[in-house]
Parts: sequence; C-alpha cells; structure tokens
Amino acid sequence: MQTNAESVIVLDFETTGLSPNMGDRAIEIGAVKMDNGVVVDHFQKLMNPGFRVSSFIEGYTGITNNMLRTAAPCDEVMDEFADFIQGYNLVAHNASFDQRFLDAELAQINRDYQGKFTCSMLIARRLFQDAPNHKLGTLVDYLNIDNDGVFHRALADSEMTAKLWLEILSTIQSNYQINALSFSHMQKLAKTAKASVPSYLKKLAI
DNA sequence: TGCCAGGCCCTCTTTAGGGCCTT
Repeated sequence: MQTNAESVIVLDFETTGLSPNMGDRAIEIGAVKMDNGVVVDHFQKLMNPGFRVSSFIEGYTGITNNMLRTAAPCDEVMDEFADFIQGYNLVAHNASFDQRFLDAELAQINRDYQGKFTCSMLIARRLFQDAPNHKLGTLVDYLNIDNDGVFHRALADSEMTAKLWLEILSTIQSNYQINALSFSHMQKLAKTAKASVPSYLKKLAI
C-alpha cells in the first residue's frame, strides 16, 4: 500500500442520485492514479444501472439514457475498477459521497478494497477559508487551476480534484516548510478542528 | 432546476437546527 500523500487515486462518481440506500446506482466512474504527484494512469467508464436515469441527471451530467443503453453493466465495470484501485489510498471531493457509492457497488459483487479515503473538500475548507465556497468548480477558479471547462463528468472532475489535491499539498508544504506529507497526515488534517489546523501543521514541520 | 441521504460544521449549541457539498 502506498503511504505517500502524493501517491493516491483520485476518483469521482456520476450517479442516478444522492443515495445508494434509496436505490441509486453509479452511472460513470472516473479516476486518475498518481505516483509521487505524477499522473501515471487513468480510468473512465460509463455503466448501465439497469433503469432509466431522470431528466435531471441527464441534464446535470450530460450522460443520456441513450449513452447508457450500450454501456456495460455496473457489476462488470466495478469489478474492473476494483482491480484498478488495489494498493492505493483514495481521494475524492466530498469523499463521504463517493465512498458510499464505492462501498455499495463493490458490496453488490463481493469485492473489497484496502485503501483508505480522505476528502479534498474537508481539507480545502480548513486551508482556503477565504474561498467563496468549497464546491469543486469554485475552488478550481479560486486557485486558478487549469481546466477545460468540462464539469460533472467523472474523469474531468477527478482530474480537477487531482490538481486541487496537488495544490493543497503544495500549499501546506510551502506555508509550513513540510517536506514529506503522508496520507495519514492528510486524513488527520481533514478531521482537525479549524482552529487547531495551524498548530497541527507546525508540529509536522522539520 | 428541485427533491430524496448523510456527514461535517457552525452557532443564537450540546435536551438543536440549518447550511454546505456530493448526483
């Protein structure tokens, strides 16, 4: 298992709704694999949830029922994705959402994963307190992160989240003179009370 | 463009309520 904060898989789901407990399913998974901050691989697949998606989801994601009609079923795509994420920790923007869907989809096919999750949104809230809000698109603008203007598609959003993740690491490293950040440092940071963040990071400095 | 849920986080708090963020 990779333990470096710069060696992670950043992932993003598009889904039929907000809650797998209410019957929602994944319709697209996108992810980028990073080793030491360099993108070394990516994953993007549409998947057929077995029922029609709402017109709201078609409009929100640009993923239409026609596109999903010929896509492989969720079980097949998620089995392949379970192989892709082996050995890596995981990052997502509002990770609790993506974790719920990953857990629900993998439970359907009796697959598991060993990596741990952390959340770029929780850390961004602590680090960029002056941002207008902490939506992915807003943070991309606020931090002048390169983007191609595509939002709400899984690979595009995971690529932007990956750039945001590197910006987060770089901001911490330069502001606090920290050389090596581990993934567990970032997990702890995501759970540290805002007021205690500076003292926590100062303790990590050389 | 909205609702559904769930976890986090703030505050006029902790015997609670509501906004944020994800689709």
